[in-house]
Amino acid sequence: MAAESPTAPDAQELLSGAALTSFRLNGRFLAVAEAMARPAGLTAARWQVLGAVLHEPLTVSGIARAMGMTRQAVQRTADLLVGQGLAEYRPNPAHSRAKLFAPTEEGLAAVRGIGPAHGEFAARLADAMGPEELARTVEAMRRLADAVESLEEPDAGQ
Amino acid sequence: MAAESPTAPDAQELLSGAALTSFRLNGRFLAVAEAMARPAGLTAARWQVLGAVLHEPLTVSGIARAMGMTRQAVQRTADLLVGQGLAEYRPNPAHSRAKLFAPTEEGLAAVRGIGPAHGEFAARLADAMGPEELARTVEAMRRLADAVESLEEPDAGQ
DNA sequence: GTCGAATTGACAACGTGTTGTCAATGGGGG
DNA sequence: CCCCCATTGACAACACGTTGTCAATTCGAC
Repeated sequence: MAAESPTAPDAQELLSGAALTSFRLNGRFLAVAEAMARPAGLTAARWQVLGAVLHEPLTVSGIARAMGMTRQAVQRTADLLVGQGLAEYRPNPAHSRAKLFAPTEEGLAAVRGIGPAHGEFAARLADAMGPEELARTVEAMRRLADAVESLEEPDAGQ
Repeated sequence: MAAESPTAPDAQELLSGAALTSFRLNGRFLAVAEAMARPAGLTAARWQVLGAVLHEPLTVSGIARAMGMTRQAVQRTADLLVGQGLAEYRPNPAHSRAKLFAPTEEGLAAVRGIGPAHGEFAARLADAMGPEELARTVEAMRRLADAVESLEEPDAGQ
């Protein structure tokens, strides 16, 4: 490998590499999550939405804001979970239209059922690349996401 | 579950954080790419596929292998690009069934048209977080993707 | 040379996220 | 008190990636 090559990678190639790597990483995590969720009768997206209300019920719009997604995407997934009997809408004393989304006992059991596989894969990943580097990588990705977010049009999304 | 040291998050939370951050980052890059590609009559996915054959024609299966996607996904995007007149299938002397996918002159012009916006955003991103940290982050993400890939079932995907 | 496995393209079904549009609800300014 | 407007839910259309299945083609073992 060349040391101090005079031709440093230009920003454009850096951005392309970051985006392509992000797409690839997303695909890998999605595949892993899908494989872990399937035995519990869930999908990656439904697991994610259900996981957002494990401790406290939230409105669909609130979940969307917390996850950085559109409320329509969360709405459809939430409706499917209710149809599956894994979650339910509860009346919201503060807003008659925006009901509170909460998991049912069956939904809680489904999420708990993923725990062992989740823990086992997490342990293997931490073993493969080291917990410290894993933590550092997540932190770096968070900074990158923040930077990209701050450069987008202010009214992007929603 | 005993109290954990605040500086030592368990592997399970680390994995969840990594996946959720990856999903968020993917969404941000996708939105940015979509916004840059739209004026050129492209989408993020079509830009990506077209970008894979800028220098040399490849078969659809070959592109899929190079991008880590299923060949069916690439096939549909490629067919759409051909229908748009931005690419074409050329006879493959080495394989009568697996034709060679190549951009048309119009397709090349479309990709070139994205260049300025791409370069401008890349410069702003490099300015926002520093080219060195950006490069380090991409490298860390690549290692994470490699690690996850190596832990998946050997026959996963395809 | 022939047969069987692997590769490849075609087609369909599904889950998901996005944008766009519309009506219902709720809060704040007049 | 009433009206404007942001928030919210509902519904539809679209792009995309995935899995599954099948037929055509290619290549290697025999």
